[in-house]
Amino acid sequence: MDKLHQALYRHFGYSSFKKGQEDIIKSVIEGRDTVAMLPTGGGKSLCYQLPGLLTDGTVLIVSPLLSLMEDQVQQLKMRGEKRVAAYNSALTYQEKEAVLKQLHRLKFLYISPEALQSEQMLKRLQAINISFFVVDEAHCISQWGHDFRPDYSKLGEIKKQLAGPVTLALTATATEATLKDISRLLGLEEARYLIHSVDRPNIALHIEEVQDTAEKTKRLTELVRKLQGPGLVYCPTRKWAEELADRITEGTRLRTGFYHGGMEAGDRMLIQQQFIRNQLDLVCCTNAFGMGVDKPDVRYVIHFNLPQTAEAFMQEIGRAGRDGNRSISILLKAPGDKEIQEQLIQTEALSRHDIDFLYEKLAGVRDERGLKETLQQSGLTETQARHFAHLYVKFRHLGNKGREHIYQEMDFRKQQKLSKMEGFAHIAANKGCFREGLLAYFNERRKPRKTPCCTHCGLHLKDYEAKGDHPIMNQLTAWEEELDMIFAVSRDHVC
DNA sequence: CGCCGGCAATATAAATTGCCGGCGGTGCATTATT
Repeated sequence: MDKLHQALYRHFGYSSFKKGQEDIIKSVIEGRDTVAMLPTGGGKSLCYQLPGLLTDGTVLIVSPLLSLMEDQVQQLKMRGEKRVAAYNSALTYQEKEAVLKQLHRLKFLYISPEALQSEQMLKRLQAINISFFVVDEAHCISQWGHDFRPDYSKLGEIKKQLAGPVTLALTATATEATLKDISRLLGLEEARYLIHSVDRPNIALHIEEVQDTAEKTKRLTELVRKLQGPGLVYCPTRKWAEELADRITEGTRLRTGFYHGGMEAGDRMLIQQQFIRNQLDLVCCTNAFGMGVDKPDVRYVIHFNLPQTAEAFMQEIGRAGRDGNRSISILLKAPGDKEIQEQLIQTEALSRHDIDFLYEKLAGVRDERGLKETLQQSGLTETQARHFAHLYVKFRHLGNKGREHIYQEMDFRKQQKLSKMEGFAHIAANKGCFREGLLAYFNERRKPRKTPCCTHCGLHLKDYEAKGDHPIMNQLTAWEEELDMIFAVSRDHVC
């Protein structure tokens, strides 16, 4: 047994690596910047945790969600690793101070891209030894960094200011263009790429076309009644998520919840926990649901509408069948599906006219606060204001030329989003193999045909139907899981 | 674009119709005021 395997066994109790893990770990230990793609549930956190334990210094991990950081900190603590903390707005002033004081003693520090912008934090980080700079869910850099969460696009600058530690970008879903974007924004010119297929062969891909929304709703109820759960239904809006959950509750005996970003944090947590513990058969949700939901036995994912991109689609169906067992993705299509998505994209982008108007209002405004206030008073959405502010700060020193840059950048982002959306619509409309189309989008050639593959290659929905009274089965499972959890906890305490 | 809530008009009193305007997804972080 080599050193790495010994360490794996000693620290984590595993005797072998999952596919792809070892190459990633070796790469970062050798000091190479690495961009890695591992399938959902492929054990990404181990890829920086093990090297972290074998190297002096602190691992800095950028994470997109507070709840994700919380989970990771808990898990490490359960394993007996005390030198771990998260730094974000969920902390009180005192807690933040405590983390800053202890920084040099930490093995793992989880942080949001926003919190990483803090001067104070940056200064403290510059004073300690950082072993690895890790960006978890790195597709967020490309997906959110340009407009929604611009601090994601500043990570490259932060990395530079930290004297360029060895960097690891981890994701499960990215096209070649997205990987390039990640490298560019993080400044990883010499990076090694360790890419795993996005394909999930145990998830069958089904598409159904119906006439209109009414028929869709009816069909959805039929499907969830028959299918073996638990399952997820991705909905286009918050309202639809709630509405469909109501309809399903009325029309079936299934225990149904809904989940979206407009809910209280406590309610969101509750639904997620109930789903994980099999106290719910299905959840109707928006794209807010999923990141960090580590449930192995999701049997189906239904899309009530076209998702905005093929990447989003892969991410969302990827929440099914993590246990490797037979699962299904069902896409419900109807004419006019694109309109909601298209409009979301259209209304978010600012026109030349809007930008000129903002420039007029901003004449004479000097400081950061004035900028924010002015934008707030201009009737922009929060996202629009942030996107514009980001570009304005970046280009304002160029005067009128800077304004041209902003026109172009706004338009470019809009066009890119529209074309990604069209791209997926096109793949879904194709009469050939759906999987082949999807994989081609990710620059992959489809592997030898496995049945069942997709609607166009032949598949039987009957194979995915529930047998018997599964709600009772689920309660039993919940019981067993709870027992398992109790044992897992006590085991960890002993070790 | 398509949907929904709010409001006025209708036509005669409780409820429908129709028009207008706004909104729609993703999450960090809120350091200033009742």
